[in-house]
Amino acid sequence: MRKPVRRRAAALVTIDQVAHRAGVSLMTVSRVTNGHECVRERTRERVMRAIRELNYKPNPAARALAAARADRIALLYANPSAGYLSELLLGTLDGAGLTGCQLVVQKWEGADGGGERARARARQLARDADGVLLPPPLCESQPLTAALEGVQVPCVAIAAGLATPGMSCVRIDNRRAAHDMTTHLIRLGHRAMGFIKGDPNQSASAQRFEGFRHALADAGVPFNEAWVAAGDFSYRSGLRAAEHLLAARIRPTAIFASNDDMAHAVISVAQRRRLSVPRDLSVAGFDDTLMATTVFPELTTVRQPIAPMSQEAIALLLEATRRKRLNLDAEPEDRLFEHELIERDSCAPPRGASSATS
Amino acid sequence: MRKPVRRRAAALVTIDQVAHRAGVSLMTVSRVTNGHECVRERTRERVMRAIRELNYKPNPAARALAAARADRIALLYANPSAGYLSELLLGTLDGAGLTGCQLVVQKWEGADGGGERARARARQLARDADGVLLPPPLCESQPLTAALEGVQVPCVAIAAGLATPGMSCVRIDNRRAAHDMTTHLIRLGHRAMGFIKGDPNQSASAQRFEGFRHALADAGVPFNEAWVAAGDFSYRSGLRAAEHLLAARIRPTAIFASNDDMAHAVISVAQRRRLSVPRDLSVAGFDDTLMATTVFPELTTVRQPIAPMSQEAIALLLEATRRKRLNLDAEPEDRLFEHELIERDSCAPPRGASSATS
DNA sequence: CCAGCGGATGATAGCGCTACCATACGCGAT
DNA sequence: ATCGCGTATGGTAGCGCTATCATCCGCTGG
Repeated sequence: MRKPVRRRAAALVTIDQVAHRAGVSLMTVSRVTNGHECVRERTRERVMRAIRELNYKPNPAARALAAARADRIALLYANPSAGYLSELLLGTLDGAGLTGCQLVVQKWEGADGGGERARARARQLARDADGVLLPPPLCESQPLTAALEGVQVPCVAIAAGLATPGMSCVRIDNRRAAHDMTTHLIRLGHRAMGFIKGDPNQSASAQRFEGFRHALADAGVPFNEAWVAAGDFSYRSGLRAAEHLLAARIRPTAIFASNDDMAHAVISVAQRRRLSVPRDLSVAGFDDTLMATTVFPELTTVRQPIAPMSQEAIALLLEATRRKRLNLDAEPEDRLFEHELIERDSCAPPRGASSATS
Repeated sequence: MRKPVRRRAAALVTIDQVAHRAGVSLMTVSRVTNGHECVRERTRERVMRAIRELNYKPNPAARALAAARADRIALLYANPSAGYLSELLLGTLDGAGLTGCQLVVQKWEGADGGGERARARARQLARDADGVLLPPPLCESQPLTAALEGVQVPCVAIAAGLATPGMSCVRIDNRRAAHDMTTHLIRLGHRAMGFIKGDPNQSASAQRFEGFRHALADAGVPFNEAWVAAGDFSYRSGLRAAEHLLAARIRPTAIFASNDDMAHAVISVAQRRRLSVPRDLSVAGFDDTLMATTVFPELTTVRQPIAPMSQEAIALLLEATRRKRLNLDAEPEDRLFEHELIERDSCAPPRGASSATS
């Protein structure tokens, strides 16, 4: 006969400890952590309290083993600015690590391939992952969302401009963020302000432009159509837009670009024209990607808290997949996060103006 | 009494099937897959064959559960070009997914913080991860490698210029790659060729420059010191270098930049000077990051197979951690991968030259 | 010839959790 | 009262693997 052996240092809290503390069986605890329904409200609360008190975290490996299934979520991307993609990757990776789920990253190309191809890909995706994270511009691609809906994969849109109907969404208030940045520029003393729009197919673009216009109106600063240029979030489009803006008869003293890539382009063009940033021209961006601190001067921009947003998106997705497994229907959520104005070196009061700080 | 219940569809190959086929106990199989030493060579081979024949893949969840430890590897980065970082992230994520290990990504800043701070961070890192992946420029940062050595964490350098002594390394032959690209440009008919160097602190820079010079020499094309500009892999440095090169009395007809970021900068400067790429100036990059296809015209560049390289690096790291656990010493490996010349639109024969294709 | 030893292999008990079934407990219908 | 039925909870057998110990075997030295 052999005496039993403890294999673990028992450092971690396990499900039976929680069960014991809550005075229930470990199955009940399992049901609670998995969101099963057949648990009385009072019991559930007792268990939840025990979980909190012991700071219990289910062991993902054990879960995966017992349930023969790991939580796998896919992050789709398309046509990304490298800066934005790495930001997103970093954020979701973090969030995935925290929840112990696995992240599968895939490029999604060919919303053009016709509905059939999209549907085939979506079917494959449904096999590979339990849920899908959709950053822009994918969250607003009709063929994709339709195909995904077709195969019943839960989705969460991340950083969309507006909540997509029928899909959970994690985002900031783009309109207000643009409003804040514009107001900041006005406070610095700017009156002649240029704006570069984003991709017209993304709702965030319109939101940001609206925020800009309203801030102008709110401050009584005249709006000049000639100082608005079209763009599509790409560096290249920013180049064109900046040339257009800086060739105007009366040049704006500040340019607010709808993302960092285009702001970068503005700086390039300005420097080529021997304009000093920020002395002769202030430049503001949006997103606070890695690039914002790579360029010189470093970009004043709006920061989206991508990491917390990703975490929330993942949590939402996990919740949705769970509900789906139990055949409960989930109604979409729309979570708003706070943006942050990051002041760096690319913005200053206009030449000869005394800054009018409030 | 209750009759036993099969819980799994038994779709996957498990360790006992392998054991049965090899005619050994499942423990022996486990020993083989974990690289333990006390297995006779003949037995090991029998087991390996069974593994191959059944295409057995150990279940990472079960492993993690039984061994009370998941394979966690850290990817450190610093001061990255966004393009390069996302490329790396995508590659390692892929590799990690394949081996079922977890990826922890951390920014490493402050090799400047003095040795003590670095050592403290390294200690923390040793707790968080079993091994560390070191992309450039970190793999050549003395304080870091020393600190890591101090806490005995296995490391693998990825995409370094030269093998770091005492550390495994996965890379391409930078010298040969640069040689190939230069030869390609010469074949197109270029004789006046500019070069932008990379960060002098990274061995890849010297390698690439050497490849450039030797290709010139091999083809009997004269080397002109005036057409070489310093850079540090950043877009900004590329801008400066390009201005310098394009302001020369006799302009080069082609510029080979040591990475894509700087090549991008060359294109920007060229366009600002009303030079058409590739008609008036050919531009070549290195790395084939996302950016290469984002700019216009798309970049002719050298592709490092980052994804396979990352996989190999992870495999090497996992092997090293295993050996470390068993107190075996591992000798560093140096794995070379094949690069690939990617021809896109930024290079063409020089004006008025009849291309001399071999 | 046998004790003693070390290397190779096997048997078994977990690892922490969930799937599956069993059980307990109302509560309205008969 | 009895039965049936549905809801809340418990018991237990795995999930696929590794740690630990037991066993077996061939060899050396006394």
